[in-house]
Amino acid sequence: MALTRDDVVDAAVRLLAEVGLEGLSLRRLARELGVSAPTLYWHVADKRTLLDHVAERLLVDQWHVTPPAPGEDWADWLRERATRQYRALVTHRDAALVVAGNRPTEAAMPAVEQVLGTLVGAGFAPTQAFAAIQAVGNLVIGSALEYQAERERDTAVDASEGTAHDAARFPQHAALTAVLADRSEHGADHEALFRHGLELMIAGLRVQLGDAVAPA
Amino acid sequence: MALTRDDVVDAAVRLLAEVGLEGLSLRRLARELGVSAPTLYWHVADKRTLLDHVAERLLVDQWHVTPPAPGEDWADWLRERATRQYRALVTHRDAALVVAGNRPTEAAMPAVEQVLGTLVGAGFAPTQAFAAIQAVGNLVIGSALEYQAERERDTAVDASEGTAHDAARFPQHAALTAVLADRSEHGADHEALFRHGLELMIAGLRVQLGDAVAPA
DNA sequence: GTAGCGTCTCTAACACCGTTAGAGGAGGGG
DNA sequence: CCCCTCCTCTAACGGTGTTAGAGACGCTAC
Repeated sequence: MALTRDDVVDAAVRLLAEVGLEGLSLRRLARELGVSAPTLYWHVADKRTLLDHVAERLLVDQWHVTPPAPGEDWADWLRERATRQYRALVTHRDAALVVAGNRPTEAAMPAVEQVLGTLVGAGFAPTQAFAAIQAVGNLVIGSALEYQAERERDTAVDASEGTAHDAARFPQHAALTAVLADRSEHGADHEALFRHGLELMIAGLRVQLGDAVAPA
Repeated sequence: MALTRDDVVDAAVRLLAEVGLEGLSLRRLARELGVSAPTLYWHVADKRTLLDHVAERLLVDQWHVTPPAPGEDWADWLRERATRQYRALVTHRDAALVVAGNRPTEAAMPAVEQVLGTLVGAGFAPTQAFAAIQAVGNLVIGSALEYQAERERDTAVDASEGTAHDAARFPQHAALTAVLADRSEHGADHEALFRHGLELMIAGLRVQLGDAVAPA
């Protein structure tokens, strides 16, 4: 059976996980497929558009449009969606970089529509809902990107000097590291950090909606 | 006079503005400086570290540590800082990409310390302050990145088909575009969009501070 | 049966990339 | 005068994305 574009994209995703974005070359990909490099150009216009397809593949799970359960709080629903999206990025190597450079495709439309509708249904003005989606999306990609960049840096530098800074010059840092000391290793809870930011944003959305600041 | 590393970084910044990250090659940079390509390796270890220096140069204006004016609200101060940072990224071509892949340098420490101190002074716990900085930073870079990616896409695709979607299938979008119609062109107010997200986050911080200070 | 055609893959090559090896000129200090 | 350090050079290596163009396979039509 002849090669399919889906085969190419699949292999690209696998190879991306294995060697990262830097190591993902068309020649290497072709070798993986047992094919010569120019052959790929029959299936794909361009490396860039190949990466667009890869990005789409990485996010495709997110596009099962799942409306909120009846009676479910819009905030809970939104938090769940955003967290899923974050996880999808973070669990695939260099996914944030690939997705960031991506042209959005038609396929994402129903998902956006779904979120838009839910927020409007919750009482937001359409422009507010739109801005909220954008804001949450930007937070997600920024967080994922920063985490993955840091992760890659660490594996690259490996034995860098410890972060022994001058406690006198940077007292706030000193206080912080004391508090952070009893957490696990480097950037242990990147997801917790992301969720903290997400929580701030959701709280802001609640305020915007005019909800009583609920919990007491 | 012999070439300096600062000369190289300067030229790299200029060239980046001119041809973008894709077009920024060492050979091209060397030509710009009237020098052969391997010469650059005497001044700079690596292309990657060159980009680190470029990133630092791009952000250096942000590191004038300006404490809040006496009586100034911490939120106003924070908003101002974040907006400045966003502008610094957005006004330099591909700056978000360069900065995102960057190793943070020692030089950024005093600025972080300043923000940390201000937030703690306003009543946040150190870990809250830390998470807040991270969250705002991620929002800034995510927003800048997305905007610049979109901008580059537009110049690349130029005459794409209009966004004439099926209003029946996507009613929320239809309502939105109707509202958005009387704004100026494509992504007119990216900064307003960013500030909307920032405002949400600051509102969330306010809520958090209320909880922390006066747990009802 | 064979001519044609679309589908898929190939080899060869182009222009460019980051990077290394190693030679050499220019200037100052002993 | 010699040496040494700064700074720049040419030559080259192995890689990259991408194009040109030839050719093999299978189907369909005459």
